[in-house]
Amino acid sequence: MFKKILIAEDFQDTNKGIVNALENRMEVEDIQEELYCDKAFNRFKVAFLNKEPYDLLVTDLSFKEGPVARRLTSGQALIDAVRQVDPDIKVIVNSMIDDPAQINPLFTDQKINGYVCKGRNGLNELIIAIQEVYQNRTYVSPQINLNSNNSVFELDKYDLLILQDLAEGFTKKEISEKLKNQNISPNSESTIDKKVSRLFDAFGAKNTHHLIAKLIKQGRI
Amino acid sequence: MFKKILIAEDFQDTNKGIVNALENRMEVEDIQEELYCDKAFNRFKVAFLNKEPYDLLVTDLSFKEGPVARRLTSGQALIDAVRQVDPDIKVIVNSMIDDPAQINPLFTDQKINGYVCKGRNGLNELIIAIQEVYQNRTYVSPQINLNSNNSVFELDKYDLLILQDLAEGFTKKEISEKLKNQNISPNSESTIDKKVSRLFDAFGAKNTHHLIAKLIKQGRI
DNA sequence: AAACCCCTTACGGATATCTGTAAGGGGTTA
DNA sequence: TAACCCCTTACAGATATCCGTAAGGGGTTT
Repeated sequence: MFKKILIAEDFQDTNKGIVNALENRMEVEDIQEELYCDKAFNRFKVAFLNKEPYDLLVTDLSFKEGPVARRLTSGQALIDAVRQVDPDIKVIVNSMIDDPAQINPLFTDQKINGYVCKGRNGLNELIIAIQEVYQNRTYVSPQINLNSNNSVFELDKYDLLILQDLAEGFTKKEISEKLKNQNISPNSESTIDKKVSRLFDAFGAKNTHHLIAKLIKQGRI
Repeated sequence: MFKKILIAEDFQDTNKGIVNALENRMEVEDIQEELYCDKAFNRFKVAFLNKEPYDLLVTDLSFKEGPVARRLTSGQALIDAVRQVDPDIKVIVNSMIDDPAQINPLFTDQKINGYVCKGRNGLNELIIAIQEVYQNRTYVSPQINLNSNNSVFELDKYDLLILQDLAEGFTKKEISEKLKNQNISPNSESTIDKKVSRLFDAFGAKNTHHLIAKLIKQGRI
């Protein structure tokens, strides 16, 4: 079994619940917990440099902002940072998100080894996921249907980026600027226009208000 | 200290974290946990009828849908149901919501005794909240500013009429026409402009997208 | 009655949106 | 290589928005 596991989870109650369960129900020598991505990364890096690396990272995706600004503010950022140091570390994501369009890129882009969806069986699933990943298999919570192209229009990461900014009141011109600053492409106002128009068709929306309203009500933004 | 506490929380990891902490750090004889609102209510009701009532309910607000349809699907519904049976039971809400506009009604309408916002100190706060509520005081997580100027801006019927139409993709010109057809006054496009601009200020929105998004997320449309 | 406030409305200008057309690049196919 | 498709981008025109100014009406205050 894994010898050293690092837990990154910002909710104290959840964090304790995970640590307790792993301590009581698994044979792991060393389980460490952190409430901030930055702190988790530091702990991971120190251990790696001391040649006592962690075998497994279990991380949430969304982290509340703390009182001081942080460099790493999301599970995705943490995973990227960790992988740069140690490409071989195993990663399991433990999050409440259940949208395949958001989970899929974690596997394809970030090469995570397991995804556990928080819920009424989340802790049991996490234990199973750890065992599976230890056997070099991947694990995904059964309620997630990753290959569900079931006619529902899939919003990809890029769509979500734009939609979330629109919902926060940015204009398309501003979004275009933001994308350019972040070196994300495509980034022209014209392309954003086109993307959104395509979403109008896909969701039967008359204009931006309508589209944003529909998607929020569907819980997709 | 409270003798019997009931926990309603649907995420298994969080649920276990809370129960473990209360068992280890408080002197409570009987702590019971449930993952569904309905089950929590049943357990509460049976205990009440057996004259061994719970002293305190600790509940989340949002619950995932399960495989079978349930009668009670939210913390709010659970609180209402519980209060109908036993108006005196103490209630503490433990949720990730941090919007005063959503938390205020819990105190004013549902007469809860404490509100703990999940976060990096959530478990410690919950312990304090339980102690405070036991002393017949109320508790609110310090990061929540209930009397911040968002003193629950009231949307009147006319505001809602306009906002709902905007959320359904009507333009202000169309809304003006609709109002005229229904002999509702005022109905000029200019007045609708003014009303909505006033709502921008009230809710700190940059434009219509932003306003609609905020209000839907707050559950006000 | 005059002064005042608030609401409604019209209007105009600066921006933003929505939509269509067209040009160019990259990749695939024939 | 040519034909083709898809994506990105620029551009332009019609609408829609956002916001300020100003005029008029109704009610209240002085």
